[in-house]
Amino acid sequence: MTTVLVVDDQQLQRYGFRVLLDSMPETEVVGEAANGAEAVRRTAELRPDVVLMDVRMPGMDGIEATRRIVEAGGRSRVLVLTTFDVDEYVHAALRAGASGFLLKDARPEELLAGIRAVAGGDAVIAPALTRRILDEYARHVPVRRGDAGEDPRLASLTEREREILVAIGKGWTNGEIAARFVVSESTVKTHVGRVLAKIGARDRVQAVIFAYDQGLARPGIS
Amino acid sequence: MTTVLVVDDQQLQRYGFRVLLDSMPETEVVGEAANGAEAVRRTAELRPDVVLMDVRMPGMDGIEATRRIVEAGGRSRVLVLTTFDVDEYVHAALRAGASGFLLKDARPEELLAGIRAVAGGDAVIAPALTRRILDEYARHVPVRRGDAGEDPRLASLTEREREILVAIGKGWTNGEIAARFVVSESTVKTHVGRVLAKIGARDRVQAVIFAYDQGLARPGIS
DNA sequence: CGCCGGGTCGTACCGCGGTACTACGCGCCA
DNA sequence: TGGCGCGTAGTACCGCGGTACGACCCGGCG
Repeated sequence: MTTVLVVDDQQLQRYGFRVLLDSMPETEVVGEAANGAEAVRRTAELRPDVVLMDVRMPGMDGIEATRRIVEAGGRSRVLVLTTFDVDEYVHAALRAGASGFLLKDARPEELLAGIRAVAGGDAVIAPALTRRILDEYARHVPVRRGDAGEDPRLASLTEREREILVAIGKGWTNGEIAARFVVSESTVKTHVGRVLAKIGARDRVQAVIFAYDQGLARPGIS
Repeated sequence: MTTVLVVDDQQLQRYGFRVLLDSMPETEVVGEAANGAEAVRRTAELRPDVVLMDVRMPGMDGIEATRRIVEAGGRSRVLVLTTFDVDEYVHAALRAGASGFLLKDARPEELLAGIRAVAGGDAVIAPALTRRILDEYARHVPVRRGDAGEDPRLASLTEREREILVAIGKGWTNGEIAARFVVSESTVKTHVGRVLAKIGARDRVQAVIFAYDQGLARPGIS
Protein backbone atom coordinates (compact mmCIF):
# COMPACT_ATOMS: atom_id res chain seq x y z
CA MET A 1 0.00 0.00 0.00
CA THR A 2 1.36 3.36 -1.04
CA THR A 3 0.51 6.26 1.23
CA VAL A 4 -0.11 9.63 -0.40
CA LEU A 5 -0.34 13.22 0.83
CA VAL A 6 -2.39 15.43 -1.48
CA VAL A 7 -1.34 19.07 -1.66
CA ASP A 8 -3.48 21.56 -3.52
CA ASP A 9 -5.06 24.87 -2.63
CA GLN A 10 -8.32 23.91 -4.28
CA GLN A 11 -10.50 21.84 -2.05
CA LEU A 12 -12.35 20.30 -4.99
CA GLN A 13 -9.13 19.28 -6.65
CA ARG A 14 -7.99 17.51 -3.48
CA TYR A 15 -11.31 15.77 -3.25
CA GLY A 16 -10.93 14.50 -6.79
CA PHE A 17 -7.55 13.04 -6.10
CA ARG A 18 -8.72 11.47 -2.88
CA VAL A 19 -11.65 9.76 -4.55
CA LEU A 20 -9.47 8.50 -7.36
CA LEU A 21 -6.61 7.25 -5.21
CA ASP A 22 -8.75 5.72 -2.46
CA SER A 23 -10.67 3.80 -5.11
CA MET A 24 -7.47 2.06 -6.13
CA PRO A 25 -6.35 -0.95 -4.14
CA GLU A 26 -2.69 0.01 -3.97
CA THR A 27 -2.91 3.65 -2.93
CA GLU A 28 -4.31 5.43 0.09
CA VAL A 29 -4.60 9.13 0.78
CA VAL A 30 -3.41 9.67 4.34
CA GLY A 31 -3.66 13.42 4.43
CA GLU A 32 -4.21 16.71 2.63
CA ALA A 33 -2.63 20.13 2.68
CA ALA A 34 -3.77 23.41 1.16
CA ASN A 35 -0.46 25.24 0.90
CA GLY A 36 3.29 24.77 0.97
CA ALA A 37 3.88 25.36 4.63
CA GLU A 38 1.17 22.93 5.60
CA ALA A 39 2.58 20.41 3.14
CA VAL A 40 5.99 20.53 4.78
CA ARG A 41 4.45 20.10 8.23
CA ARG A 42 2.14 17.26 7.28
CA THR A 43 4.89 15.45 5.41
CA ALA A 44 7.02 15.47 8.53
CA GLU A 45 4.10 14.19 10.58
CA LEU A 46 2.64 11.57 8.28
CA ARG A 47 5.75 10.48 6.40
CA PRO A 48 3.80 9.51 3.28
CA ASP A 49 5.45 7.51 0.53
CA VAL A 50 4.49 10.10 -2.03
CA VAL A 51 3.56 13.78 -1.86
CA LEU A 52 1.29 14.85 -4.71
CA MET A 53 2.24 18.50 -4.99
CA ASP A 54 0.52 21.27 -6.86
CA VAL A 55 2.78 24.08 -8.02
CA ARG A 56 0.60 27.14 -7.85
CA MET A 57 -0.53 27.86 -4.34
CA PRO A 58 -0.92 30.98 -2.24
CA GLY A 59 1.80 31.50 0.36
CA MET A 60 4.61 29.06 -0.03
CA ASP A 61 4.39 27.52 -3.49
CA GLY A 62 4.92 23.90 -4.42
CA ILE A 63 8.49 24.39 -5.55
CA GLU A 64 9.69 25.83 -2.28
CA ALA A 65 7.74 23.21 -0.35
CA THR A 66 9.37 20.52 -2.46
CA ARG A 67 12.79 21.90 -1.72
CA ARG A 68 12.16 21.86 2.01
CA ILE A 69 10.71 18.39 2.01
CA VAL A 70 13.63 17.03 0.03
CA GLU A 71 16.14 18.81 2.24
CA ALA A 72 14.48 17.43 5.34
CA GLY A 73 15.79 14.09 4.15
CA GLY A 74 12.78 11.94 4.92
CA ARG A 75 11.85 9.09 2.67
CA SER A 76 8.87 10.89 1.14
CA ARG A 77 9.16 11.48 -2.58
CA VAL A 78 7.57 14.47 -4.23
CA LEU A 79 5.55 14.18 -7.43
CA VAL A 80 4.77 17.64 -8.77
CA LEU A 81 1.55 18.26 -10.65
CA THR A 82 0.56 21.29 -12.62
CA THR A 83 -2.01 22.39 -15.13
CA PHE A 84 0.43 24.43 -17.12
CA ASP A 85 3.49 23.01 -18.77
CA VAL A 86 5.57 26.07 -18.12
CA ASP A 87 9.25 25.39 -18.59
CA GLU A 88 10.24 27.35 -15.56
CA TYR A 89 8.11 25.21 -13.30
CA VAL A 90 9.56 21.99 -14.59
CA HIS A 91 13.04 23.31 -14.33
CA ALA A 92 12.62 24.68 -10.85
CA ALA A 93 10.79 21.61 -9.59
CA LEU A 94 13.44 19.22 -10.79
CA ARG A 95 16.19 21.33 -9.34
CA ALA A 96 14.29 21.44 -6.09
CA GLY A 97 14.57 17.67 -5.95
CA ALA A 98 11.18 16.53 -7.19
CA SER A 99 11.03 12.90 -8.25
CA GLY A 100 8.51 13.56 -10.94
CA PHE A 101 6.54 16.09 -12.88
CA LEU A 102 3.15 15.35 -14.41
CA LEU A 103 0.40 17.41 -15.96
CA LYS A 104 -3.03 17.43 -14.38
CA ASP A 105 -4.60 16.35 -17.64
CA ALA A 106 -2.82 13.01 -17.30
CA ARG A 107 -5.04 9.97 -17.54
CA PRO A 108 -5.71 8.22 -14.23
CA GLU A 109 -3.61 5.21 -15.13
CA GLU A 110 -0.72 7.51 -15.98
CA LEU A 111 -1.03 9.17 -12.61
CA LEU A 112 -1.16 5.80 -10.92
CA ALA A 113 1.86 4.58 -12.83
CA GLY A 114 3.67 7.74 -11.86
CA ILE A 115 2.87 7.33 -8.19
CA ARG A 116 3.97 3.73 -8.32
CA ALA A 117 7.24 4.61 -9.99
CA VAL A 118 7.99 7.46 -7.61
CA ALA A 119 7.17 5.35 -4.58
CA GLY A 120 9.61 2.77 -5.89
CA GLY A 121 12.41 5.30 -6.02
CA ASP A 122 12.21 5.93 -9.74
CA ALA A 123 11.21 9.15 -11.44
CA VAL A 124 8.67 10.18 -14.03
CA ILE A 125 8.18 13.07 -16.40
CA ALA A 126 5.11 13.76 -18.47
CA PRO A 127 5.84 12.74 -22.06
CA ALA A 128 4.86 16.18 -23.28
CA LEU A 129 7.65 17.65 -21.16
CA THR A 130 10.21 14.92 -21.67
CA ARG A 131 10.87 16.15 -25.19
CA ARG A 132 12.06 19.51 -23.95
CA ILE A 133 13.99 18.05 -21.07
CA LEU A 134 15.84 15.79 -23.46
CA ASP A 135 16.60 18.63 -25.83
CA GLU A 136 18.18 20.60 -23.04
CA TYR A 137 19.86 17.50 -21.77
CA ALA A 138 21.47 16.78 -25.13
CA ARG A 139 22.52 20.39 -25.41
CA HIS A 140 24.14 20.75 -22.03
CA VAL A 141 25.28 17.42 -20.77
CA PRO A 142 28.78 16.78 -22.04
CA VAL A 143 29.62 13.73 -24.06
CA ARG A 144 30.73 10.83 -22.01
CA ARG A 145 34.31 10.00 -22.72
CA GLY A 146 35.13 6.47 -23.60
CA ASP A 147 32.54 5.27 -26.05
CA ALA A 148 33.92 1.91 -25.03
CA GLY A 149 32.45 1.67 -21.57
CA GLU A 150 33.45 3.22 -18.29
CA ASP A 151 36.82 4.42 -17.20
CA PRO A 152 39.16 1.44 -16.74
CA ARG A 153 40.37 2.95 -13.49
CA LEU A 154 36.83 2.77 -12.18
CA ALA A 155 36.38 -0.75 -13.46
CA SER A 156 39.52 -1.89 -11.62
CA LEU A 157 37.94 -1.08 -8.26
CA THR A 158 36.44 -3.89 -6.24
CA GLU A 159 32.89 -3.55 -4.99
CA ARG A 160 34.07 -2.53 -1.55
CA GLU A 161 36.52 -0.01 -2.91
CA ARG A 162 33.78 1.54 -4.98
CA GLU A 163 31.67 1.93 -1.85
CA ILE A 164 34.61 3.60 -0.17
CA LEU A 165 35.02 5.98 -3.07
CA VAL A 166 31.37 6.93 -2.88
CA ALA A 167 31.75 7.54 0.84
CA ILE A 168 34.77 9.75 0.20
CA GLY A 169 32.64 11.61 -2.31
CA LYS A 170 30.15 12.39 0.42
CA GLY A 171 32.84 14.21 2.32
CA TRP A 172 33.12 11.73 5.15
CA THR A 173 36.32 11.35 7.16
CA ASN A 174 37.96 7.97 7.53
CA GLY A 175 36.53 7.75 11.03
CA GLU A 176 33.01 8.43 9.83
CA ILE A 177 33.32 5.89 7.06
CA ALA A 178 34.59 3.33 9.56
CA ALA A 179 31.61 4.00 11.83
CA ARG A 180 29.05 3.74 9.02
CA PHE A 181 30.57 0.63 7.53
CA VAL A 182 31.19 -0.86 10.96
CA VAL A 183 34.85 -1.63 10.38
CA SER A 184 38.01 -0.25 11.93
CA GLU A 185 39.59 2.94 10.75
CA SER A 186 42.67 0.95 9.78
CA THR A 187 40.60 -1.00 7.31
CA VAL A 188 39.20 2.16 5.85
CA LYS A 189 42.68 3.56 5.46
CA THR A 190 43.76 0.42 3.67
CA HIS A 191 40.86 0.68 1.27
CA VAL A 192 41.33 4.40 0.73
CA GLY A 193 44.99 3.87 -0.04
CA ARG A 194 44.16 1.25 -2.62
CA VAL A 195 41.45 3.40 -4.18
CA LEU A 196 43.83 6.34 -4.51
CA ALA A 197 46.47 4.13 -6.09
CA LYS A 198 44.04 2.58 -8.55
CA ILE A 199 42.41 5.77 -9.75
CA GLY A 200 45.66 7.69 -9.75
CA ALA A 201 44.66 10.25 -7.18
CA ARG A 202 47.11 11.92 -4.85
CA ASP A 203 44.72 12.41 -1.99
CA ARG A 204 41.04 12.14 -1.17
CA VAL A 205 40.35 15.57 -2.59
CA GLN A 206 41.31 14.40 -6.05
CA ALA A 207 39.34 11.24 -5.38
CA VAL A 208 36.23 13.34 -4.78
CA ILE A 209 36.78 15.13 -8.07
CA PHE A 210 37.22 11.80 -9.81
CA ALA A 211 34.04 10.51 -8.24
CA TYR A 212 32.06 13.51 -9.49
CA ASP A 213 33.71 13.18 -12.87
CA GLN A 214 32.56 9.61 -13.15
CA GLY A 215 29.12 10.34 -11.85
CA LEU A 216 29.67 8.26 -8.72
CA ALA A 217 28.99 11.24 -6.52
CA ARG A 218 26.17 13.69 -7.00
CA PRO A 219 25.31 17.06 -5.53
CA GLY A 220 22.56 17.16 -3.02
CA ILE A 221 23.09 13.74 -1.56
CA SER A 222 24.27 13.78 2.00
CA MET B 1 -3.16 3.86 -36.92
CA THR B 2 0.49 4.02 -35.91
CA THR B 3 2.92 2.22 -38.17
CA VAL B 4 5.90 0.54 -36.51
CA LEU B 5 9.19 -0.90 -37.71
CA VAL B 6 10.60 -3.53 -35.36
CA VAL B 7 14.38 -3.76 -35.18
CA ASP B 8 16.02 -6.60 -33.26
CA ASP B 9 18.60 -9.21 -34.14
CA GLN B 10 16.59 -11.93 -32.41
CA GLN B 11 13.88 -13.30 -34.59
CA LEU B 12 11.83 -14.46 -31.64
CA GLN B 13 11.97 -11.06 -30.05
CA ARG B 14 10.69 -9.44 -33.26
CA TYR B 15 7.91 -11.99 -33.42
CA GLY B 16 6.86 -11.15 -29.88
CA PHE B 17 6.61 -7.46 -30.64
CA ARG B 18 4.75 -8.11 -33.85
CA VAL B 19 2.15 -10.24 -32.12
CA LEU B 20 1.71 -7.72 -29.35
CA LEU B 21 1.47 -4.66 -31.57
CA ASP B 22 -0.68 -6.22 -34.27
CA SER B 23 -3.12 -7.31 -31.60
CA MET B 24 -3.69 -3.72 -30.66
CA PRO B 25 -6.13 -1.67 -32.67
CA GLU B 26 -4.01 1.41 -32.88
CA THR B 27 -0.65 -0.03 -33.94
CA GLU B 28 0.51 -2.00 -36.91
CA VAL B 29 3.92 -3.53 -37.60
CA VAL B 30 4.81 -2.66 -41.18
CA GLY B 31 8.27 -4.19 -41.27
CA GLU B 32 11.19 -5.76 -39.44
CA ALA B 33 14.95 -5.42 -39.48
CA ALA B 34 17.67 -7.57 -37.92
CA ASN B 35 20.50 -5.07 -37.73
CA GLY B 36 21.31 -1.39 -37.85
CA ALA B 37 22.05 -1.11 -41.54
CA GLU B 38 18.86 -2.85 -42.46
CA ALA B 39 16.94 -0.65 -40.04
CA VAL B 40 18.21 2.51 -41.74
CA ARG B 41 17.28 1.11 -45.18
CA ARG B 42 13.84 -0.06 -44.23
CA THR B 43 13.05 3.16 -42.38
CA ALA B 44 13.78 5.10 -45.55
CA GLU B 45 11.57 2.73 -47.57
CA LEU B 46 8.63 2.30 -45.24
CA ARG B 47 8.63 5.62 -43.42
CA PRO B 48 7.09 4.15 -40.27
CA ASP B 49 5.76 6.44 -37.55
CA VAL B 50 7.89 4.73 -34.95
CA VAL B 51 11.05 2.62 -35.09
CA LEU B 52 11.29 0.19 -32.19
CA MET B 53 15.04 -0.15 -31.92
CA ASP B 54 17.10 -2.68 -30.01
CA VAL B 55 20.50 -1.45 -28.87
CA ARG B 56 22.65 -4.54 -28.99
CA MET B 57 22.94 -5.93 -32.45
CA PRO B 58 25.72 -7.39 -34.55
CA GLY B 59 27.15 -5.09 -37.18
CA MET B 60 25.77 -1.59 -36.85
CA ASP B 61 24.22 -1.21 -33.41
CA GLY B 62 21.02 0.55 -32.50
CA ILE B 63 22.70 3.75 -31.45
CA GLU B 64 24.45 4.34 -34.73
CA ALA B 65 21.33 3.35 -36.64
CA THR B 66 19.33 5.83 -34.59
CA ARG B 67 21.79 8.56 -35.39
CA ARG B 68 21.53 7.92 -39.12
CA ILE B 69 17.77 7.72 -39.09
CA VAL B 70 17.47 10.96 -37.19
CA GLU B 71 20.00 12.68 -39.41
CA ALA B 72 18.14 11.49 -42.49
CA GLY B 73 15.42 13.86 -41.37
CA GLY B 74 12.39 11.71 -42.07
CA ARG B 75 9.38 11.89 -39.81
CA SER B 76 10.08 8.51 -38.22
CA ARG B 77 10.72 8.66 -34.49
CA VAL B 78 13.02 6.20 -32.79
CA LEU B 79 12.10 4.46 -29.55
CA VAL B 80 15.09 2.60 -28.18
CA LEU B 81 14.64 -0.61 -26.23
CA THR B 82 17.17 -2.52 -24.25
CA THR B 83 17.38 -5.26 -21.69
CA PHE B 84 20.12 -3.60 -19.72
CA ASP B 85 19.82 -0.22 -18.12
CA VAL B 86 23.39 0.69 -18.84
CA ASP B 87 23.97 4.39 -18.44
CA GLU B 88 26.13 4.59 -21.50
CA TYR B 89 23.36 3.29 -23.71
CA VAL B 90 20.84 5.78 -22.45
CA HIS B 91 23.27 8.59 -22.80
CA ALA B 92 24.37 7.63 -26.28
CA ALA B 93 20.84 6.94 -27.49
CA LEU B 94 19.51 10.27 -26.34
CA ARG B 95 22.41 12.11 -27.85
CA ALA B 96 21.83 10.21 -31.06
CA GLY B 97 18.39 11.73 -31.19
CA ALA B 98 16.18 8.96 -29.91
CA SER B 99 12.71 10.05 -28.85
CA GLY B 100 12.49 7.50 -26.12
CA PHE B 101 14.26 4.85 -24.13
CA LEU B 102 12.45 1.95 -22.52
CA LEU B 103 13.51 -1.29 -20.90
CA LYS B 104 12.36 -4.55 -22.42
CA ASP B 105 10.82 -5.62 -19.14
CA ALA B 106 8.28 -2.83 -19.50
CA ARG B 107 4.67 -3.91 -19.25
CA PRO B 108 2.78 -4.01 -22.54
CA GLU B 109 0.65 -1.01 -21.69
CA GLU B 110 3.80 0.96 -20.88
CA LEU B 111 5.22 0.07 -24.23
CA LEU B 112 1.99 1.03 -25.92
CA ALA B 113 1.86 4.32 -24.07
CA GLY B 114 5.44 4.94 -25.10
CA ILE B 115 4.76 4.28 -28.76
CA ARG B 116 1.72 6.50 -28.62
CA ALA B 117 3.68 9.32 -27.02
CA VAL B 118 6.58 9.04 -29.42
CA ALA B 119 4.28 8.90 -32.44
CA GLY B 120 2.65 12.07 -31.14
CA GLY B 121 5.93 13.89 -31.07
CA ASP B 122 6.50 13.54 -27.34
CA ALA B 123 9.24 11.58 -25.63
CA VAL B 124 9.41 8.88 -22.99
CA ILE B 125 12.01 7.49 -20.64
CA ALA B 126 11.67 4.43 -18.48
CA PRO B 127 11.05 5.52 -14.88
CA ALA B 128 13.99 3.46 -13.73
CA LEU B 129 16.26 5.58 -15.90
CA THR B 130 14.55 8.92 -15.45
CA ARG B 131 16.01 9.20 -11.99
CA ARG B 132 19.54 9.23 -13.32
CA ILE B 133 18.70 11.44 -16.25
CA LEU B 134 17.27 14.00 -13.87
CA ASP B 135 20.28 13.86 -11.64
CA GLU B 136 22.57 14.61 -14.54
CA TYR B 137 20.16 17.18 -15.81
CA ALA B 138 20.15 19.02 -12.52
CA ARG B 139 23.91 18.79 -12.39
CA HIS B 140 24.69 20.09 -15.83
CA VAL B 141 21.91 22.32 -17.01
CA PRO B 142 22.67 25.82 -15.84
CA VAL B 143 20.45 27.46 -13.31
CA ARG B 144 17.97 29.85 -14.80
CA ARG B 145 17.38 33.23 -13.40
CA GLY B 146 14.33 33.36 -11.27
CA ASP B 147 15.60 30.19 -9.73
CA ALA B 148 15.91 31.64 -6.25
CA GLY B 149 19.37 33.05 -6.92
CA GLU B 150 22.67 31.69 -5.75
CA ASP B 151 23.49 30.34 -2.34
CA PRO B 152 23.99 33.15 0.21
CA ARG B 153 27.05 31.32 1.47
CA LEU B 154 28.56 31.65 -1.97
CA ALA B 155 27.60 35.30 -2.19
CA SER B 156 29.38 36.03 1.09
CA LEU B 157 32.74 35.09 -0.40
CA THR B 158 35.07 37.82 -1.61
CA GLU B 159 36.46 37.65 -5.12
CA ARG B 160 39.75 36.28 -3.88
CA GLU B 161 38.07 33.67 -1.71
CA ARG B 162 36.01 32.53 -4.64
CA GLU B 163 39.18 32.04 -6.66
CA ILE B 164 40.59 30.03 -3.81
CA LEU B 165 37.49 27.87 -3.69
CA VAL B 166 37.74 27.17 -7.40
CA ALA B 167 41.39 26.22 -6.93
CA ILE B 168 40.45 23.86 -4.12
CA GLY B 169 37.88 22.39 -6.47
CA LYS B 170 40.62 21.59 -8.93
CA GLY B 171 42.29 19.42 -6.32
CA TRP B 172 45.29 21.63 -5.76
CA THR B 173 47.21 21.58 -2.49
CA ASN B 174 47.77 24.78 -0.55
CA GLY B 175 51.32 24.82 -1.84
CA GLU B 176 50.22 24.53 -5.44
CA ILE B 177 47.66 27.26 -5.01
CA ALA B 178 50.30 29.50 -3.45
CA ALA B 179 52.64 28.88 -6.38
CA ARG B 180 49.98 29.59 -9.03
CA PHE B 181 48.68 32.68 -7.30
CA VAL B 182 52.19 33.83 -6.41
CA VAL B 183 51.51 34.35 -2.74
CA SER B 184 52.80 32.60 0.34
CA GLU B 185 51.32 29.38 1.61
CA SER B 186 50.39 31.18 4.81
CA THR B 187 48.18 33.49 2.84
CA VAL B 188 46.53 30.59 1.10
CA LYS B 189 45.88 28.95 4.43
CA THR B 190 44.28 32.11 5.72
CA HIS B 191 42.01 32.30 2.71
CA VAL B 192 41.14 28.63 2.85
CA GLY B 193 40.26 28.92 6.50
CA ARG B 194 37.95 31.82 5.80
CA VAL B 195 36.33 30.02 2.89
CA LEU B 196 35.65 26.95 4.99
CA ALA B 197 34.14 29.07 7.75
CA LYS B 198 31.92 31.00 5.37
CA ILE B 199 30.53 28.05 3.45
CA GLY B 200 30.24 25.89 6.54
CA ALA B 201 32.64 23.21 5.42
CA ARG B 202 34.72 21.13 7.81
CA ASP B 203 37.63 20.59 5.47
CA ARG B 204 38.62 21.11 1.86
CA VAL B 205 36.95 17.88 0.86
CA GLN B 206 33.57 19.26 1.77
CA ALA B 207 34.57 22.50 0.10
CA VAL B 208 35.12 20.59 -3.15
CA ILE B 209 31.68 19.06 -2.84
CA PHE B 210 30.19 22.47 -2.21
CA ALA B 211 31.99 23.85 -5.23
CA TYR B 212 30.56 21.14 -7.46
CA ASP B 213 27.19 21.64 -5.90
CA GLN B 214 27.20 25.31 -6.77
CA GLY B 215 28.53 24.74 -10.23
CA LEU B 216 31.81 26.50 -9.44
CA ALA B 217 33.70 23.38 -10.37
CA ARG B 218 32.67 20.91 -12.98
CA PRO B 219 33.99 17.72 -14.48
CA GLY B 220 36.20 18.06 -17.47
CA ILE B 221 37.66 21.43 -16.52
CA SER B 222 41.36 21.21 -15.87
C1' DC C 1 46.04 -29.78 -0.93
C1' DG C 2 48.13 -25.03 -1.78
C1' DC C 3 47.61 -20.66 -3.89
C1' DC C 4 45.49 -16.23 -4.43
C1' DG C 5 42.34 -12.33 -4.29
C1' DG C 6 39.58 -9.72 -1.31
C1' DG C 7 38.47 -7.93 3.11
C1' DT C 8 39.89 -7.13 7.67
C1' DC C 9 43.11 -5.16 11.38
C1' DG C 10 47.26 -3.39 13.56
C1' DT C 11 51.66 -0.36 14.28
C1' DA C 12 54.58 3.24 13.11
C1' DC C 13 55.86 7.39 10.80
C1' DC C 14 55.57 11.88 8.62
C1' DG C 15 53.63 15.67 6.30
C1' DC C 16 49.86 18.40 4.91
C1' DG C 17 45.80 20.64 6.39
C1' DG C 18 43.29 23.40 9.56
C1' DT C 19 43.13 26.59 13.62
C1' DA C 20 44.40 30.33 16.59
C1' DC C 21 46.43 34.52 16.96
C1' DT C 22 48.97 38.42 15.57
C1' DA C 23 50.40 41.82 12.27
C1' DC C 24 50.92 45.19 8.35
C1' DG C 25 49.72 47.84 4.09
C1' DC C 26 46.20 49.54 1.23
C1' DG C 27 41.94 51.80 -0.32
C1' DC C 28 37.60 53.52 1.02
C1' DC C 29 34.56 56.33 3.61
C1' DA C 30 32.28 58.65 7.39
C1' DT D 1 41.59 61.41 11.20
C1' DG D 2 40.13 56.96 12.47
C1' DG D 3 37.81 52.84 11.39
C1' DC D 4 37.07 48.93 8.44
C1' DG D 5 37.27 45.41 4.90
C1' DC D 6 40.48 42.97 2.27
C1' DG D 7 44.63 40.80 1.01
C1' DT D 8 48.88 39.61 2.61
C1' DA D 9 52.17 37.13 5.92
C1' DG D 10 54.08 34.81 9.89
C1' DT D 11 54.42 31.35 14.02
C1' DA D 12 52.91 27.63 16.62
C1' DC D 13 50.29 23.57 17.42
C1' DC D 14 47.76 19.35 16.69
C1' DG D 15 45.29 15.94 14.31
C1' DC D 16 43.86 13.64 10.30
C1' DG D 17 45.33 11.61 6.14
C1' DG D 18 48.35 8.78 3.54
C1' DT D 19 52.09 5.28 3.34
C1' DA D 20 54.67 1.27 4.42
C1' DC D 21 54.93 -2.50 6.32
C1' DG D 22 53.00 -7.20 8.35
C1' DA D 23 49.30 -10.20 9.57
C1' DC D 24 44.94 -13.04 9.64
C1' DC D 25 40.63 -15.15 7.71
C1' DC D 26 37.86 -16.74 4.11
C1' DG D 27 36.16 -18.55 -0.39
C1' DG D 28 37.22 -20.07 -4.94
C1' DC D 29 40.02 -22.67 -7.97
C1' DG D 30 43.61 -25.42 -10.21
